[in-house]
Amino acid sequence: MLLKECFVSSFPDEKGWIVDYYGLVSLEDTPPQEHVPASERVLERIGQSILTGELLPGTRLTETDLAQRFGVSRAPLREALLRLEERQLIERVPFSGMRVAPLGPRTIDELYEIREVLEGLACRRAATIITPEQVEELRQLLVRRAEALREVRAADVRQLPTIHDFHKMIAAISGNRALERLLNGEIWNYLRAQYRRFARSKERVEVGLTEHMRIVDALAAGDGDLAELLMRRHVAASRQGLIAARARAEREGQP
Amino acid sequence: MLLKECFVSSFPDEKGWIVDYYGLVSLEDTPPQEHVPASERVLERIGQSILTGELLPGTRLTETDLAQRFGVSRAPLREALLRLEERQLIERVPFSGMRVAPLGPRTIDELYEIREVLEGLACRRAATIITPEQVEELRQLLVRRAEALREVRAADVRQLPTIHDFHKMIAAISGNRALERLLNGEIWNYLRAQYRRFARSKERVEVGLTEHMRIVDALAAGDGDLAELLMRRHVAASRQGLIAARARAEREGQP
DNA sequence: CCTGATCTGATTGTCGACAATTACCGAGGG
DNA sequence: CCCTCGGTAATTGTCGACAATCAGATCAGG
Repeated sequence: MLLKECFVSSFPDEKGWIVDYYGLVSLEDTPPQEHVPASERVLERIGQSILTGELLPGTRLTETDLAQRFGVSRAPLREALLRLEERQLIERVPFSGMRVAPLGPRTIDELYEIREVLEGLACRRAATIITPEQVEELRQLLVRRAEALREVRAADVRQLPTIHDFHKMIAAISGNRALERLLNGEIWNYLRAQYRRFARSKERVEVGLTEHMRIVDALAAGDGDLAELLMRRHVAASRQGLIAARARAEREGQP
Repeated sequence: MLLKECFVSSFPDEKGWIVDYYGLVSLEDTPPQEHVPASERVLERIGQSILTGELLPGTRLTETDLAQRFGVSRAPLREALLRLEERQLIERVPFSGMRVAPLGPRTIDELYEIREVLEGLACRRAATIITPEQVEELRQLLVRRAEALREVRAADVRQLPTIHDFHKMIAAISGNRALERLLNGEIWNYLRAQYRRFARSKERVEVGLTEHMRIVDALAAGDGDLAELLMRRHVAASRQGLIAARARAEREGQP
């Protein structure tokens, strides 16, 4: 969807900067919200823009400019950028400003490797303490997912929301709150967004769904080792898919 | 050293706040430094204070007050606090201000569990790509450590710096930069500082040293599985030590 | 004496302006 | 023609003040 336009309309310049986010990032469309601080609204907006690909990796961000666009002062905007920097969605280039963190094949691979062990850990833990109600809840999630999948045409499969909920719920069930926080970190959403844009196909989503079911079965059986193994394979499969798709896109779409 | 004074001089009030950081946090003692931004200096200073225990978990932090203490305006100070919040060293209590993140036994346990798999992963990776030079470097590190340990009296063992370097180097060798960044996150230093203050004994440090040697042996042999296993055990042993010591301190020292 | 509303003080959120520093660009020299 | 050296504009870092919000205290009423 956005992918092609983005790649066509915004080229990195000779130094790797992408400058024309103009027109993508715009004023808040929810201006008269209740009392959420402006900094939070801006944070949310920019974060979303990065996740959805509105703001491409490599895009340069300047405080003054963004502040004007959002109609806020630089203080809250700065706060948002700082937070995003700490979350590794934005990176500071010394003496050059900030840019949306470039997420190249290597970083993607590294992140997936980490996610593999973390989600594996969550699964192993969850298996030992999951309740029947929680198992049922996970199953419901997958049923709804299957229904949504049946109704969607192959071309529209990218529109489907990610199955964020599933992983999120397992992290919560694991009972390790620090782990849950870590797995809810925005960097993983960034990764998921990349996956969705590049690598998602209807077949892969269907295969993924059965993988999810197997995982729930293992959890229900209280088999931590199996649950961990299956989850790790599941994550590894996504990794392979994304890496391959990225490499393909790299070859075809861009120099 | 500081431990006792802290516990004696600053009690949590009825709401769990500790208010008297007064006298501990003070002006920068490195004022005429080169051109590092004030925000960075403040960040460094507060971060250190938290790690060393100068600022105890639960201590309330107010922007105005800290700004005056450091002789800077609220802007750079705010930046520092925001960063620390994103790094989970400080937490925001809605409508109540900020406080140094309380690191209770449960959180400690959770963090160790995560560190176990992450450091295990780093070891597994490192074993496959480590060079002889790097092996030698690690060995040197341990030799120096052993020397330092021999010269120190049991009572002073807490003064010994943590063996941060060792773990850091393995993370670097692993070649996974995202993992390296994650393992260099300040939260782990926080954990280490806690360990050092509560649980460190000369025996434990000695045992830890031999554990480290075994890990290097496994790395040198290119045995990723063994290296991972040994590292996980090593981390688990620290975990046990800290949990036990914390529980003991909890029982004796505080209500 | 306890409960609830109002007021006050304290603290955070936001703003515009200024200072400091750096990158970019053009001029001059090799 | 390329390289080096300032000057300039842009951008970030910092400040003090103001506005908005909330916690705690005070006081009236039950």
